[in-house]
Amino acid sequence: MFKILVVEDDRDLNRSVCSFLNNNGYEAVGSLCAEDAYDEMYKTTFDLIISDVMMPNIDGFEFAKTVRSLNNNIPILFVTARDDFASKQRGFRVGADDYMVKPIDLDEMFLRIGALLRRAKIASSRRLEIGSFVMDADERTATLGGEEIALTTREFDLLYKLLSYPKKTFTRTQLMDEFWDVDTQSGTRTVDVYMTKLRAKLSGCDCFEIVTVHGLGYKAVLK
Amino acid sequence: MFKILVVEDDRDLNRSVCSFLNNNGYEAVGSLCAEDAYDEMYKTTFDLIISDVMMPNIDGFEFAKTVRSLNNNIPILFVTARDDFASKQRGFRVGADDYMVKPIDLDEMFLRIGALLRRAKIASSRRLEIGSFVMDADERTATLGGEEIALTTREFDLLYKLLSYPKKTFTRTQLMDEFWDVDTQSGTRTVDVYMTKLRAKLSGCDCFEIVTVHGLGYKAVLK
DNA sequence: CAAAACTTTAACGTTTCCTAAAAAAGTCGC
DNA sequence: GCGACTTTTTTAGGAAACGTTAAAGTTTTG
Repeated sequence: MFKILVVEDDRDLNRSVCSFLNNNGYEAVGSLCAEDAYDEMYKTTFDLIISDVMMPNIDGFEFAKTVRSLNNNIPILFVTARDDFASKQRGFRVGADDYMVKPIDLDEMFLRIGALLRRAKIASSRRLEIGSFVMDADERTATLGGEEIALTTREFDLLYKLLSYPKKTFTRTQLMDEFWDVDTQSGTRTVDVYMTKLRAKLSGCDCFEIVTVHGLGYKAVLK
Repeated sequence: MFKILVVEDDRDLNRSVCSFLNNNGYEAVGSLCAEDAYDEMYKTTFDLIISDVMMPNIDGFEFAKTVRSLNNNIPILFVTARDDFASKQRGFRVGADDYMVKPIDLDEMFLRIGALLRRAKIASSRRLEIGSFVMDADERTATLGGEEIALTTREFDLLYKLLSYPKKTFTRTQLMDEFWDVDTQSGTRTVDVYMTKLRAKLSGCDCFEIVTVHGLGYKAVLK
């Protein structure tokens, strides 16, 4: 689930954007001003920020500038009522990734969010298709040529992660940090057992392969 | 200098976009159809693609799809006369990063190109390219002309370090301090063994060379 | 509450990798 | 050109990492 921070001082617009996003597979949190947004960001790590430009006290430009100084990577989508060049120019200069003019077309915003997340190397699709192998994160199902392959939660999470970033190597610790309780006592070798199980269950799949990176961890390689 | 490929069948628009970009710090090449674009891409590596959607024979969607299957990273900016949702949706689905509706505001296009390049650069910052030799720190892979060269973790780390600072000499101690445990018992001669192995594995690569600095250590020299 | 499903540990065999050592080749100063 | 020193290459034993299995522990389900 991808977390989106919506910074917009217009209560109604804020609410409608958030509920739209929440109804479309994202987890949106609204802030009415930059100060609140900072607080939210302190509590949670967001995957994307949608920010109004004109806001009381700290405007969108200042807000984005501060965010950028802390996180160079998070995508920022500006929303503004003004359609003047100078404003856009300033927006992009402080590190915006996209810029939409009010009135907002929510469907288009949805598409742009998808593109931004993809570009930020955060897979935004809830569905994964590799040849005849399909994984659906909402249904939590995996099928190979139409036949369902039963995967446990752990197995599913691990495989989905690996396949979301093909060829990228993950250490056992990285994987456990993401899918196990923070205070788990389990040893990292547990991951190995899952890799064995996954390889066994996917022995009939020749679209990809789970490859061991000796001394580091595992990765999925498509072929 | 960033290279931009402009795919647009309207001769006048193509020319005006290209000359605008060329006057603004980019190196733009125009193609009048997808077929020509493929040829251009075969000759040159581009940093960004601007593509019209409606074109004779192969349309922008098909073109983008093919490009994406070959290069998952290059930013694609779609330009279209149609401002309907279905069209935008299709554009983003085939992997577009941004979408502009004609008539094009060249100044805004300039800003959007800047944002796309900035983001693409962030996303690919853990990559090293020396001629036909490519190292990817995320994938932990090294390829020479597309062929993968299997490197162990140590080998990879050492080579990546050397190539990150070409011509800079590293002493054995410097290298061991960085990649070996602080309390390792291994002798510094061990590094020599790795240099031998690396030279053997990279014997087919004439883009660079691992040079011994007698009495000091090693360095990578590009050629 | 018992059975089933899932998770984890532990053990052992296998593979891969690392590095000391030693010999061969190269470099440097005289 | 010679001796002293450094570097290259090869080898082989040992260490570390990995794969697999079975069984114990845990949670979920009926």
